[in-house]
Amino acid sequence: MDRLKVIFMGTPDFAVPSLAALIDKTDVLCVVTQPDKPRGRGHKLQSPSVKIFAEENGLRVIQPPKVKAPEVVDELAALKPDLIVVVAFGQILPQTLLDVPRFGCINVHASLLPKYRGAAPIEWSIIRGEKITGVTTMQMNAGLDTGDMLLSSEVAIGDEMILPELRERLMTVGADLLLKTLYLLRRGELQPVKQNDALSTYAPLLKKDTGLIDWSRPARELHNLIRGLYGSARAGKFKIYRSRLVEENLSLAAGEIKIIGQKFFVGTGDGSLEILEIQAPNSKKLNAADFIRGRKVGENFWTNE
RNA sequence: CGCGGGGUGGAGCAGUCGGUAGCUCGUCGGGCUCAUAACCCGAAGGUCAUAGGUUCAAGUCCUAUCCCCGCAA
Repeated sequence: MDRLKVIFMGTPDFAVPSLAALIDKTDVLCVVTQPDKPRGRGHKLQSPSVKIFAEENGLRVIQPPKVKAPEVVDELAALKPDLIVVVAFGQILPQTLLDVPRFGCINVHASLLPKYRGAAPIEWSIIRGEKITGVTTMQMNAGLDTGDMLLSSEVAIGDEMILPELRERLMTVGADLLLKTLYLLRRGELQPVKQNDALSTYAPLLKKDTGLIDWSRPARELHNLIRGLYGSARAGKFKIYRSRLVEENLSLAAGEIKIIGQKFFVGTGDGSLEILEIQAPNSKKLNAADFIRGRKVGENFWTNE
């Protein structure tokens, strides 16, 4: 069999393993990714991970601000792809583009659909305390992650698993599942399954205040929030990266801090948390022992400084 | 030319109006204690990012360079 002719669309790190897999098993005609944007310190333009990887592999890259623009659709159609694969691309594809490839468009989504449709499924699955998540491939339609499901693969979320770990795992699993999906596609053995909309949930884009820590919430809930955001959870001016649930009863009021030896404990609405990694403004992330050293951690800590 | 913080013994920090460096922890040695998230005694360890400059004298002021980091996107 001839190799499939594929157009790949994706942007961040998460999409790279899938692209790598496609390079290995198909003919990648072109890679579509988001435009470079001025990020980071200073002013500097920063290229998406997918662009960097694609160029390293000698692939043609285009970065349309809007793929839905007719001229972009025409340009892609002219390549006569058999399939378009979309992984964390960040733009909505118009129906005119979905109709271009003879096998349509396949998306790799980091959740077990129909749960956690949307932009931030990995984060939300941890924040919500899920024990199991996974990756699903689907035949894209015009809706937001509403296409028919093709294959899925489960991944367990450990109690202490943090966002980067889960993301890493899912991107690898996603790439494998993509290849499996293409294999069955070629053999005509895929059996698309409609999503049960009644069971669907959404994983909306994370907002600024999603990570605000309210110490009156239960320790378990805060722990999940901290794990799921890894760095975007904030208490006062501090970012909290890692925590641990404390079994013993330390009798701390919500937000009250207790330093024992080199350990950093905080009370919550229900139970206590040990802070393992924390970051002060203008400073880098530190483990609790380093953080406490040379710093007065005491009364009104969260609100002062 | 987006805004801002910082580079001081292994780690995290302090160092006021310039006068040759200090704290906490760690490390090593010794001691005390039924015990400890405890304590006591002692020791090692710093060209204060780099290069110039001002000065009787600079970590501390000036200039340039390198590196790191936070915010905002």
